[in-house]
Amino acid sequence: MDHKSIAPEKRASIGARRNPATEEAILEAAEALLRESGLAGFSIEAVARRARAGKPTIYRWWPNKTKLLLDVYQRLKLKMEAVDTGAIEEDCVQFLLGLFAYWSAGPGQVFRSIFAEAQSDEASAAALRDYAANRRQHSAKMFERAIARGELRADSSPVIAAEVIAAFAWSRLLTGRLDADEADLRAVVRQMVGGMRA
Amino acid sequence: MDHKSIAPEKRASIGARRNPATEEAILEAAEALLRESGLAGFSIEAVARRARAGKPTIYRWWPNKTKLLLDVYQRLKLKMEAVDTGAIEEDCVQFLLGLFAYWSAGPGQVFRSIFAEAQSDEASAAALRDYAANRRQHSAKMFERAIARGELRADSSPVIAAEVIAAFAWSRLLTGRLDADEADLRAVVRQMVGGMRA
Amino acid sequence: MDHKSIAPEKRASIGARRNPATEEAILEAAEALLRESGLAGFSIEAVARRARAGKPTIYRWWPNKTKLLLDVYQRLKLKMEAVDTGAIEEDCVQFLLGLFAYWSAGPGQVFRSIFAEAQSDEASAAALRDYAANRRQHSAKMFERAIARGELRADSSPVIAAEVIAAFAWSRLLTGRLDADEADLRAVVRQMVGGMRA
Amino acid sequence: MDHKSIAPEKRASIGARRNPATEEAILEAAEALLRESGLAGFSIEAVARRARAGKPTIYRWWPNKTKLLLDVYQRLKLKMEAVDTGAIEEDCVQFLLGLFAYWSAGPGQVFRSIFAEAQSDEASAAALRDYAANRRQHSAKMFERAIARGELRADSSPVIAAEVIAAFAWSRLLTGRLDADEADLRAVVRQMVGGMRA
DNA sequence: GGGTAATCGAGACGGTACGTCGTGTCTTTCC
DNA sequence: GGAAAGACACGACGTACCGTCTCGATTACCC
Repeated sequence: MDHKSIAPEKRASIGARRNPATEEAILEAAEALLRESGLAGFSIEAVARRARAGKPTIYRWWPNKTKLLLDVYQRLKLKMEAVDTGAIEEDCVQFLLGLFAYWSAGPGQVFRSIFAEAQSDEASAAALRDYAANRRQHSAKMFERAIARGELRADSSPVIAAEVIAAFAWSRLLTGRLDADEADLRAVVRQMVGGMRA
Repeated sequence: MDHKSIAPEKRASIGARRNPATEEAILEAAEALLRESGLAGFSIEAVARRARAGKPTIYRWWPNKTKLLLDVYQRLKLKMEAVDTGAIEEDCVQFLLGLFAYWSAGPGQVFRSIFAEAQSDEASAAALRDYAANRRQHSAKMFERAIARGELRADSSPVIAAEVIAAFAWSRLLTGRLDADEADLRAVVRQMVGGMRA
Repeated sequence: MDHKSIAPEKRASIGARRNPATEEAILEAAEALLRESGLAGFSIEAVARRARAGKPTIYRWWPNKTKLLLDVYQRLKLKMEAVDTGAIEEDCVQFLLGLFAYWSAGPGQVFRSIFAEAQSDEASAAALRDYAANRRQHSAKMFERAIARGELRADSSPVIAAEVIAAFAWSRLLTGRLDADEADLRAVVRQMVGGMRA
Repeated sequence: MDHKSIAPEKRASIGARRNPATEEAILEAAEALLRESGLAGFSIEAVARRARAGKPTIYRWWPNKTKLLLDVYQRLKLKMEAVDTGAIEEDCVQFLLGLFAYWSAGPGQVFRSIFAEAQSDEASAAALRDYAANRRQHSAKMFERAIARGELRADSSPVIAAEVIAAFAWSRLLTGRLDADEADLRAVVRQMVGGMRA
């Protein structure tokens, strides 16, 4: 099962410093396991086996499973770009479509695992909170632009809007309902941003 | 609600049928463990120990951890009633305040655990989906009443509104941010329902 | 696996007294299980299943597993007949060949189980000792006849000879080496009885 | 022989190789349990508890209960030396006397357990067969020496003689009759080796 | 001939042990 | 001093039996 794509080459020490190839192999293996079997298949033993690494090597650099999970996610999360179509409703729909497509391709499983972990591990929860706040700031820009061009009311809150749209996306991810078509999303978005219109 | 830490009395078989006292003791123990230490402390062994039950007795009635989890939650959720203040915004705010208070009192930890479990177990995910759809139908009624009395536009969707407000509540629960004050919630609600106003 | 030959008919109570059909079915099932899978497959649960009996019914009549084992053995052990060819060596060879064939057909497994049980249960050990002494007296007759006809020395001991030949047979049974051919046995017998010759 | 009831000190790993202290503690605990309560009290769980070892540690080195049992016995039997009095009959008597005394001191209980185990577990049976064959080769030397010095006939078989004498000893052990006096044993031996005399 | 009493199958119960898996720590050997 | 290797104590997993229990039903016996 997990012998599908084991790192073939064996990496020895490269002296008294961290071997980047090892770090890379470990993160790669961890991500692959998460994508393939989710949090259930994600164990330090399995990662070590697949990355041809020793368990202590993993524990040297990541104090526990959760930290490794978070690092896997860090590597992943810098891809999504905000769109700017000039119309806020269209921006939101494209944002959701892009996000759902991105998640469906694999990273969604990793993100789900972070959520799962965060429910019992406070460090993960804090990391997730930080990340979410950060993303909120980022996608709030979409609404700020719409306010600036007079499409949305000046007294509406970009941050609240960003939170609500993120919450909606998460709820779909976490309940395994990423297969929404554009029309559905458009209906949701229209209702969500309707109250902000100038 | 009196938390005797370990079930003291010993329960024998009451014949060739399920012993309700045993079922009760197991659910009680499971709930207590979840409230106290979350999903991490929730193991079949621990439940058995605390309920003074044999492991096989648990496995006889609950095929896996998740089913037990769901049963614990089912047993819990008989409280929440929809409010009807006559103003949709007020309804939503009271709904969220009530929900957050309810979750904060303990059940939130159980619900979080179900979400965590659902991220790697498809059966749990399906159960969670069913439950969520059910709740959605239920809280959609709040918006239907507002449409009926002409407060909200006739072409707005109660189900979408219910999903969005639930998604928001979940996102706060799952990221450990249930400590919102009324003003914050009111701002969020105003923006969420603004687009539905007649 | 064990549904091979379950007692088909269901036996109800026949009033306030022991049902002989039940006792018979239980002993039958126990023996069959022992023959098929040895002591490992011999569990009260399995016996009850196979005999279509309730566990308490078994425990009512046999205080524990060992007693049931002994009863199974009691039913079995009255079959072997001594041969008399007129030549002691031939008698012994035929005795061993017959015994090995008899054991190989099934009863050997039951006997082995008694030996196993006797190593940790003193009651079984005592029963086994009694039985062995009895058998010794019985097969000593073979040597007495040989002494009587002058084939063996008058000062040789039939009981010792019986013990030695039984010990040899047991050692083969208990180490699973019943597949000896006649020539091998003859060599052993010749050496065993050689010292007794007139 | 000082029986500290539970190994007090905790043993960690000593690197990627077997820890002899752990092995020792496990064998020690296993032996103690066998001596105290026989096969009935001998469970992997109990051994692990007493030796302060993890169950997986035991299973890592001993694939099953039986192998552990055999190793306990191996560790025990470093005493018995073949005697060489120059007379085969005396050799045999001393051999049996020594063996019975040795067994009576404790190891007999262990060996009985091995026999019990071998009656339902084929792996144990095979191990026991191997061990027995080995011992047979070893004690056959006693007879080879006697043949060499012309005391026994050249065409007699040392291996058969070794098997027969071992079988006799086993039968006494397994039926709990180790309390034979020298005269009895001498009578048995005389009859057993009589047929081999030159 | 109706009540009582012991029997029967059935199967749930609290336990103990099984053998496997994963966690996070530890140490040695090689580079 | 980093890295692979893998042993270690621990504890949860899900399963099998143990011996005890309580039921509801089925008779025979006694009054």
